[in-house]
Amino acid sequence: MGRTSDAKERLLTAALDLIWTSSYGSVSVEDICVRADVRKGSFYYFFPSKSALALAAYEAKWREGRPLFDAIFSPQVPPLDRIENWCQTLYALQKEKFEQFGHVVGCPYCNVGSELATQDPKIRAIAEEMMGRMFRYLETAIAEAKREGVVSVRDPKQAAQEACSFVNGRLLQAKVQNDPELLGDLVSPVFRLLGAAAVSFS
Amino acid sequence: MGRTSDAKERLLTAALDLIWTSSYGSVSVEDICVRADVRKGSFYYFFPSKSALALAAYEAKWREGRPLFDAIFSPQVPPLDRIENWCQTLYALQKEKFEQFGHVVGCPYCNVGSELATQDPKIRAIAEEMMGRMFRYLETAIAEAKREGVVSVRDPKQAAQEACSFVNGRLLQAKVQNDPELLGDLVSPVFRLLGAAAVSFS
DNA sequence: TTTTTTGTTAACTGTTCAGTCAACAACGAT
DNA sequence: ATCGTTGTTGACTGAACAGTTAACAAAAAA
Repeated sequence: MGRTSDAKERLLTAALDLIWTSSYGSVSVEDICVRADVRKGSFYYFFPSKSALALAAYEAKWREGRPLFDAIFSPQVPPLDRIENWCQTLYALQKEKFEQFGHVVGCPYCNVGSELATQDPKIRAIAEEMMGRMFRYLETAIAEAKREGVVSVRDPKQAAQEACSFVNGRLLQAKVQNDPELLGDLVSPVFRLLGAAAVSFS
Repeated sequence: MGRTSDAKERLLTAALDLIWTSSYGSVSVEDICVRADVRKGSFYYFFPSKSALALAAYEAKWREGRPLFDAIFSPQVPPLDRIENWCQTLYALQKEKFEQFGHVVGCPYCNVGSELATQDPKIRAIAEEMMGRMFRYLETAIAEAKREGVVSVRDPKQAAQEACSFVNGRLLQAKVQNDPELLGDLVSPVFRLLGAAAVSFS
């Protein structure tokens, strides 16, 4: 029924790329349209505003990235290995972006959360939601590690929050110092936070 | 010599307040002028651009806040007490801002660093500088704690970075969740990172 | 007192911005 | 084939934006 198009998808990925590598406030609707090769009228045919597009773009990014995280945090994998793997994956992803853009770009959800938490309630809420999702992966892994006795935490939920805080803080530091190598060993401080034994030498 | 004025100072504090509680990108030169009750011509009499004002505002903020941090990290105080005190002070400051604005505002340097690190090299550099300053306070305290044997870290520098990463990550999380109570117990995870004994019950 | 320096102001320029709209184009369904 | 639906376009509006300027005002130094 009717004409077909992938302009909406192009807008979503263009918006995410531009906002991720610069910032929400510095990217205009026109910038997004140019990158997506879409005229402004079409933009407003698909989205009522820049902020609505951003929300949709973050949801789309999550849908795209979810299989990877599902794999990393698969119950098939021993819980501490999941966490180690997660840390290494974050390092690899940031390094890739660094080589691509010359900048450490950080976590897309944290970036936009940090920028807009006090200004746009919907974007604050979606950033919170995204961070909560990551953090539930960790909580599950930590709870299981606790059951296995390989970790000495009281409350897995709190421990997951602590680990996420550390990792997000490190991502931020790496972005500000523009040095991806700061992410090279996330796992040992994280394990220290969790009271886990030293990293396995696999 | 010539006319006197505190317009420059008014512009500096107005800029810092506005940018801190919203974001760099969402604050216009006009906004700053209105808040400072200064006309735009005067703005450009004192500063060549918004970005130059921001740099000056962060330096001024540091000068203003420095005595407090010098006191907290005074060599008179036992090193772990400095760190505990620092954590509690951050909590108190954020809670104050929260009650004032209804939002957790986070760290002004981290905020602007996160927003502009990939875009404005000068602002990235000043954010790095500011974070480096905080972090040197910590490094000194940790090195001393290590000498006293109350902490089990290898490299005080690395440990200071880790503690800062954690605290900054927590500040970010508190901002995104808009919940200052997440900052209520920074010290125990920080001590865990440092391999320090449990918090003193003073 | 007058001259120099320092600061103030309103009015202005040109640009960029978000958002609108009416006309048009492709496609599927009937 | 034609009609409803879905998507596209360029030209438009009005506001907000950063930055400029020339004329003016206050204070301090001479």
